[in-house]
Amino acid sequence: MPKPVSRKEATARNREKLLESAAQVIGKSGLMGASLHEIAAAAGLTKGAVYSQFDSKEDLLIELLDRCFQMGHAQLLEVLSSDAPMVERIAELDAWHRGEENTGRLWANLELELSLAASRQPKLRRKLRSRQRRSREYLTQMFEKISEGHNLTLPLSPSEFAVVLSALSDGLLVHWLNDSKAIPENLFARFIVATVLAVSGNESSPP
Amino acid sequence: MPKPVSRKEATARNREKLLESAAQVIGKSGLMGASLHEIAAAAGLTKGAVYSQFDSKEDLLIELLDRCFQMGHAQLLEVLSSDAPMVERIAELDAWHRGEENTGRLWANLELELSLAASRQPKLRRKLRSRQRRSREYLTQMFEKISEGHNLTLPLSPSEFAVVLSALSDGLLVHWLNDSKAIPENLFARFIVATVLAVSGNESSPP
DNA sequence: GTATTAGAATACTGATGGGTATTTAAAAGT
DNA sequence: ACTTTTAAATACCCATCAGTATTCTAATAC
Repeated sequence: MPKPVSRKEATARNREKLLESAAQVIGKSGLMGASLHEIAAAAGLTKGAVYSQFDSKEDLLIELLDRCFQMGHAQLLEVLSSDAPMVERIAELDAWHRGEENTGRLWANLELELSLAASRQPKLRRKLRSRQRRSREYLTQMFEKISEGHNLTLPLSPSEFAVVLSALSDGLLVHWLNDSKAIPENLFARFIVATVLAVSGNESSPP
Repeated sequence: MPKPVSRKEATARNREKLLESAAQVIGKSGLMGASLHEIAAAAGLTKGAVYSQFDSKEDLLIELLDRCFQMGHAQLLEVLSSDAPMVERIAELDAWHRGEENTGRLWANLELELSLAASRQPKLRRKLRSRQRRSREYLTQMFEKISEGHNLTLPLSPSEFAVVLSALSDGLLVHWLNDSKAIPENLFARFIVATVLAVSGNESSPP
């Protein structure tokens, strides 16, 4: 691979590396437990690099949160925009988090850690709110489509279902984090099938 | 009120005060953000009192977690053991967390904070696991009763419903913490009605 | 080729916080 | 009354960490 020559490329790469290792380290050691030294070291750099790229630790966190939830949102979009059997797509989404004990656990931890931190840091909070609202918005639209398409009155309004689903997803993460055996395989997907899709008619092609 | 005279009473009171203020301070400032000094000061005591009552900060946390989830469990029991209309009981449970911005928010924060900390501290983790399992156990029994009593096949097994409910409860907390307006009033209760009780026949007396 | 400059390393500071050692004070035991 | 015991206060220690000031280095500009 061509090593970066230009200065711009190099600094951009460093910024990237810092954000990545921040995600790693925070996922492992927690938000307050992760020192800038540790983060920088994990990226093969020093604290100097951090302060050359970000104004403060909080600034780093804000950008990290942005990316973290952006990724979640992107996954959601992928699911919603696909024409493939919804059930399978959701199962995929569900399975992603448990990716081989490493990535999944780290991201789950990171997401919760950031959520919690946001409840105390106004800047983070605003970012988080807008991201989550956008995700719920998309979910709402999906449920609207479903309910309109089938001319059904769902037991909860589309926007309410959106809240329930995103909350359930996060809640399962919390529990899974400390007791992964307690969450049955594919529970999230099967729950959706049972409550939403079942009501609105089975979308998967019959055998 | 009769001031405590005996030494035993006095120390017991202090221990109590420390645990209470720990809940307060941690709910406000976060787990790592809450110093022992701050906690002790909030109880009108000093760090010396803390180390006289607990071996370490972690020990204090373990006992706090124990009480925190014990309280949750007690509430759950109260709901389950009551013969009153289930729906109303659940609504009460749902409403408790939002008690006037103060208590509710603090306890929600504390619960999540402890969950997250548990994912990194084995001792805490064990405690948390056993408590949560017990709660799920009770929920499972409730669903078993419902499904047996009505001779219905629920879309998910009783134990799966138990997981979904406790996860949803926690997930709603996470979202509510950062965007309280986004969680519609009584959503939790209405969700249960829509998915579980509706299926198993309306338990509230008809008008 | 030299000067400039910006990104990153190094060295340092100040404050904080968990934990410990020591002291104080007062209740309990005799 | 006195001694003993123990909870809690005080004072101290040391490690850590965010943030800063300075130095170094190498790519860009001239």
